[in-house]
Amino acid sequence: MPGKLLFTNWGHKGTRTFWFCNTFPTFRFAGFCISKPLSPNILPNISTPATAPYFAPALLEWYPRHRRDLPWRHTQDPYAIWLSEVILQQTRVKQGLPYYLDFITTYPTVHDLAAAPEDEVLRHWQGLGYYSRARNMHHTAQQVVREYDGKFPDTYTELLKLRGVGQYTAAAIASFAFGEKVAVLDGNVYRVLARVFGITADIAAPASRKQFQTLADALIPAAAPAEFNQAIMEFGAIQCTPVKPDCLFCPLQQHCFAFQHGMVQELPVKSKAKASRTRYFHYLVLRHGETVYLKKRGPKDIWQGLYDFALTETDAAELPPMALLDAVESLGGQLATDRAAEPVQALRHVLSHQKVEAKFHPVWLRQPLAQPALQAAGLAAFTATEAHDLPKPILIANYIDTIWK
DNA sequence: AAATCGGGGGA
DNA sequence: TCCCCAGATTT
Repeated sequence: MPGKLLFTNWGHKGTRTFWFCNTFPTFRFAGFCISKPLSPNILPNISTPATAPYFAPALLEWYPRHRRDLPWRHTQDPYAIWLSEVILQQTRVKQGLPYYLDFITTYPTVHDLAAAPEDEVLRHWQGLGYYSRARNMHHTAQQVVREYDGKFPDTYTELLKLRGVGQYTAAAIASFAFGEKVAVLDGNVYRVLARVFGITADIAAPASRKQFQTLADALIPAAAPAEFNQAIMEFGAIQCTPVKPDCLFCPLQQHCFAFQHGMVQELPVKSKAKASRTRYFHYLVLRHGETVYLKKRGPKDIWQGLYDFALTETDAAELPPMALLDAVESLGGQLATDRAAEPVQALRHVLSHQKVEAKFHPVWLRQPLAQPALQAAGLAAFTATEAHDLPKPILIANYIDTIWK
């Protein structure tokens, strides 16, 4: 928010005004910063950026001294690299690392993963989000076993054909496992390139990709494509971070457009996502004895393939009177009379694109539900242990923890 | 080109 | 509490 920063005029030197920037200590050593973004017309022509010759050498010198020791950096196995890259899509290393260790231990080869049931794979993925990644990964494992004799394709173009493998992941595997010279483009790369080269294209717009790809392709050295790709992403993750980047000790400080023009806070340019909608979920937690009734979620909605309870969704927070009783009745269920009513629990769950306000209504049944009614409703009976082993959204897993400890 | 698809971390 | 992060697929 350039307009809200606190600036003090620090004096003049030649024709340039120097400023003291009170909110960003980094800039006290920079000499100056400016109070509003520069107009794009002063941006350098990125087809021949003066910084280019310095870029790869600086990163390749920085990388071995700063890189984190991560398990997937000790292997050339395309399966392990693919696994790590799929897990790290939209996911930070800190969150993804335990999942990677679990998956590579549980499924040491692509054959092990291909042979596993989908529910089991999803259960291992539970809590990592974007569950289509796990379903696509499972599908691709089976495809690699069946159609590629268990060996991953070894070129960018062939890798791109695998389900769940897009341009980023194909470039990562092709370079890391096979040394192909193809530049990766992830959020870190966008940020580093936008700042160093002063690119103002909106990184959220698909049309901007071409500009960044052209630049990255021009910068990647033929002698060390894998190291360059690793280095630029690690540099973005550790040094050129989204907030409070470590410009003071940055090896590219003298060559960085954003730093030299006080635009580190304004780059990269990224349009904001639209506001998310609110949904109201009313869960019937149907139980009888040791049995709990769960439903596998279908396609065209969040949490596909995961399990939750019988669900009534409404447009507003309030539930029509008798709606839940009607739902129980339609399942042929009768309420038990020998149990005290349990409190309704309300939990809020925020996703990137929608907010779920869930209410959990515990219902103890007098008798088990009949099979035809269950089948019609898509419900199935499970023991507590079985329920624990099924893949569930974190919202549901958290709720179950509260009722079973 | 825009919408969809989770969850966690930090100020 | 609000704000940040981010790749592939579907529409």
